[in-house]
Amino acid sequence: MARRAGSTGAETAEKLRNVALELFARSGYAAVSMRAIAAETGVQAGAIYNHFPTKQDLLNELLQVHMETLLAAWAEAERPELAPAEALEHFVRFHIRYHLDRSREVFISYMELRSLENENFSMIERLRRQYEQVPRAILERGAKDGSFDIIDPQISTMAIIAMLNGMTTWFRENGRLSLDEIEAIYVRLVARLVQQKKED
Amino acid sequence: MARRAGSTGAETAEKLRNVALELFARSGYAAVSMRAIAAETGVQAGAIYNHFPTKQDLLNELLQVHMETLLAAWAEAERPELAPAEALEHFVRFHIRYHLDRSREVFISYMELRSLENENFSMIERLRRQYEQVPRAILERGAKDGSFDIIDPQISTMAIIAMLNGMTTWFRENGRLSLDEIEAIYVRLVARLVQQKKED
Amino acid sequence: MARRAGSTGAETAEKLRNVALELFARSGYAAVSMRAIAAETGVQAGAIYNHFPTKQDLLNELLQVHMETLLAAWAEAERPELAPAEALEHFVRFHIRYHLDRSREVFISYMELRSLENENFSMIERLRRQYEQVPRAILERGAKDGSFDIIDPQISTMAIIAMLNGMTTWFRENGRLSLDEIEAIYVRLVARLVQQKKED
Amino acid sequence: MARRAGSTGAETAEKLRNVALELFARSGYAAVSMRAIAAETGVQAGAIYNHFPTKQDLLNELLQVHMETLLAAWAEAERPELAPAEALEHFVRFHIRYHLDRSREVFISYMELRSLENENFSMIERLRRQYEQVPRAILERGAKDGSFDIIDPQISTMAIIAMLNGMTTWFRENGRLSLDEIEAIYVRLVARLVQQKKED
DNA sequence: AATGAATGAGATTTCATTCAT
DNA sequence: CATGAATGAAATCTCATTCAT
Repeated sequence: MARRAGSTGAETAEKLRNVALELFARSGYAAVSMRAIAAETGVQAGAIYNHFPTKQDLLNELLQVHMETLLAAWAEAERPELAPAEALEHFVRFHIRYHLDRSREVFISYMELRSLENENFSMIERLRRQYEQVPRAILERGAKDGSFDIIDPQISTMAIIAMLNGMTTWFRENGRLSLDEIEAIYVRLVARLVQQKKED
Repeated sequence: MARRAGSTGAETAEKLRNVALELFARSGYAAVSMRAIAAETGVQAGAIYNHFPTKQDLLNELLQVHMETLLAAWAEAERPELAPAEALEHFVRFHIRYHLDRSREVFISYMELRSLENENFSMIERLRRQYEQVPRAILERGAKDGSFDIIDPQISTMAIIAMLNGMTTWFRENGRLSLDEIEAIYVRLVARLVQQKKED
Repeated sequence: MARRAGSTGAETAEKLRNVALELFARSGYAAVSMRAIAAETGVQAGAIYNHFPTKQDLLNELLQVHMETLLAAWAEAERPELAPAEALEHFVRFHIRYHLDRSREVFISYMELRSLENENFSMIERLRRQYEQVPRAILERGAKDGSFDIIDPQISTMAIIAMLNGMTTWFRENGRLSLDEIEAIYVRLVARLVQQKKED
Repeated sequence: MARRAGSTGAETAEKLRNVALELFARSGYAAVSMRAIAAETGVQAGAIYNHFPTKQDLLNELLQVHMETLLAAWAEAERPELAPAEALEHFVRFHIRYHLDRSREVFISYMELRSLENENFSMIERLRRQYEQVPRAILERGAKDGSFDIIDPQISTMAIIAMLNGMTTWFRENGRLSLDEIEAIYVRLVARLVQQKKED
C-alpha cells in the first residue's frame, strides 16, 4: 500500500522524531528498536529509512536539534545588560522553564551521549560546553565585580547545573509545589551558592 | 571442557560482576551483551548462567549489593552525636569519598534503574529513598535547632544530592584539583545551601 | 537483502507450512529447529517470523487448519440420508482416503498435541472430539434402529478410530495391497465390530 | 560434595530410569533435557553420566528393557496348549493388563522409535515385530483350523494391536468402566474381528 | 558416585537495514 | 513515501557433555 491519505512525509518524520524521543527517554537508545518506534508511529520499520538514514542519525538529529534550539533560545532570551545577580536569576529561570518543557530531550542529551558515535559525540559535546559557558561567564562576571563570592568557578558552575538538572528526575506537575514556587526556591538556592549578598 | 584447574566458582562470579559493572557503566545495560561480558571475563557466554540466572539478575544484584553496601557503610560511618553542621559536613565527605570509589556503581544505580523489571525496581527505589533520608534528617535537625536556615527541606535535599552526584560526571584523578580540595569545596557549597551560620 | 523478485509472501508462508509439516512429522516438533525449517524452505531463520509469530504458532496453525479442513471435508462428504450401515461404510472410506492423503497431518495431530500450549491444546482437543462424534453418532443411530449390535458405543468408537488411524503407521503405496483393497478390508472389519447383520 | 548418605548408585540409576520414563512419555525425548531429568531426580546433570553414557543410551535402555521384559512376560504367560479362540482371549487380556501397567513404556516405545539412532532403532524394531508375531500366529492358527474367519491376517493383526493400544490414550482409572469390564469388552470386540463363531 | 563449573554448539527470537513492489 | 518480505548478524538463553575436585 502507498501513503495513507492525509499524511505527508514531513508529518511522518515529525511523528517519528516525537516517538523516538519519548522511547529513547523512557528506555534508552540501545533498548529501543526501530520496529518499536515504527509500531508506535503507526508505520512499518522500513518507512523510517525514508526519513532517517540510520538509527544513529535519528538519535543524533534529536540531540543536535535539541542543543541548537537550546542555544538559540538562550541567544534569544539572553539579556547582557543585566547585572550578574539578575543575570544569574534570569538564567536559572530560563533553564528551569526550558528544561522542564523538554525533560525528555534533556534527559537523553545527558544519558545518550555515550551512544553517539565519535563525530556525533564530539559535536554534541562541543555544543554542551558552549551552553555551560553561559552560567560560567555570569559567575565570573559577578566574581570580578564583587557581586558574588565564588568558591571555585568551574565547580560552582557544574554544581549549579547538576542541581538544576536534578529537578527533571523528580519533578511532577501537580506535585506539592507549583513550578513558580520551585523556580523561586532554586533561584534562592543558586544565589546562596554564589553568596549573592542581598539574598534573604 | 569442564572447569579449568585453579579457578573457582566464586572467583568467576566476582570477575563477572566486575566486568559487568564496568561495561554497564560504560555502555549501558541494554547495549552490553552477555557475550561481551563473557569475552571480557574469559569464559563462554553460557558459563555466565552458572552464576546468574539472567542478565536482569546480574544487573539487579549489582544494584542491590551497591545500595546495601552503601547503607551499611553509612551505618558504620554515621556519627549521631555530631551537631547538624558537623553531621552535614561528615555526610558530604562520606558521600564524596564513597561515591568516587564506586563511580560506576553510582552511575548505573541512577542510569539503569529504568532497566530493572518491576519488583527489582521497587526494591532498589526503596533503598535509594532510605539513603536520601540521611541528609534530609540532618537538614531537618539543623532547621529545628537553628543551625541551618533551610529554604525547603525536600528540594534542598535533592539539590545537595544532585550536586554531589554531578561530580561523578566530570571528576578525573589528576585533574586540576585534588580530591581533598574538591571535597573541601563541596563542604563549603553545601554549607552555603543550608546557610550554615559560621561559614566563610 | 530484501525480497527476491518473483517470490510473494503467501508462497513463502505456504512453503514454510509444508516444510514444517514434513519435518514435524518426521522428527517431532521439539526436535525440529527453526533453522532447519528455514534451510529446507530456502530462507533465513529470521524470515519465518514474518509469517508466524512463534514456532508454537506454526505448529498450532498446522493442527488447527488440519482439524478444520477435516471437519469441513466431512461436512461436504456427509450423506445424512444413508442408513447406518451405509453411513458407516461411507465414513470409513472417507476417513481412510482423507487420512492417507494427509498422513503427516494426522500423525502430528495425534503426536504433537502434547507440544501445544494450554489454550491451543484445548482448541484442538475440542475439534478432535467434534470429529469423534461423527462415527459415534452413526453407531448410536444404528444401535437404535437395530442395524447394529454395539457392545459399548464409546469404546467401539475409539476402537474404530484407533484401528483406522493405525493404518498411517504401516501403509506404503506399492505395498502388497492396493488402497482400494485395504479400504474394502477395513470396511468389512468395521462392519464386524458393530456386528452389521448382512456382512459376509 | 560427594554421595548423600543412604543413596546407592543402583538406587540413583533406577530413579533416573523412572524419571526419564515419565518425562519422555509426557513431553517427548527431544523436549526433555538432561538437566530436567536430573532436577526431578534430585541430582546434578553431570551425575547422570555416571550411570548412562549418553541421553540416547538412556532412551535406548528404557525401550530395550521394555521390549525384552514384554517378550519375557509373554513367554511366561503364554499357554500354547490353548485353542485359538482361548489363546486370542488370553493374549488380549495379557496385552491389556501388561500395557496398562506400563502405559508410559508403551507410549514411548511407539512414539520415540524415531528418536533412536540407527542401530538402536533396528534392534527395537526387531523386538517389536517379534511381539507382533504373537497375535499373528494365533490368528493364523485359528484360520487354519477353522476357529476364525480372518479377512486378512496381516491387516487384522495390525488392526487388533492398534485397537488395543489406542486404549492407553483414553484410559483413566476411576473412569466409567472398570478395567475388568473394559477387558471383557475388548475380548468381545477382538472376537468379532476374527469372526469367532461361538461369540454373543 | 556426586557436585559444580565449564565448553561449544545451537536453540528461539530480535535487530538494523535493504529493496521490489 | 509506504509496505511487506527478506537478509545476516547478533541477542539471550539452553543443551549435551566433560572434568577437576
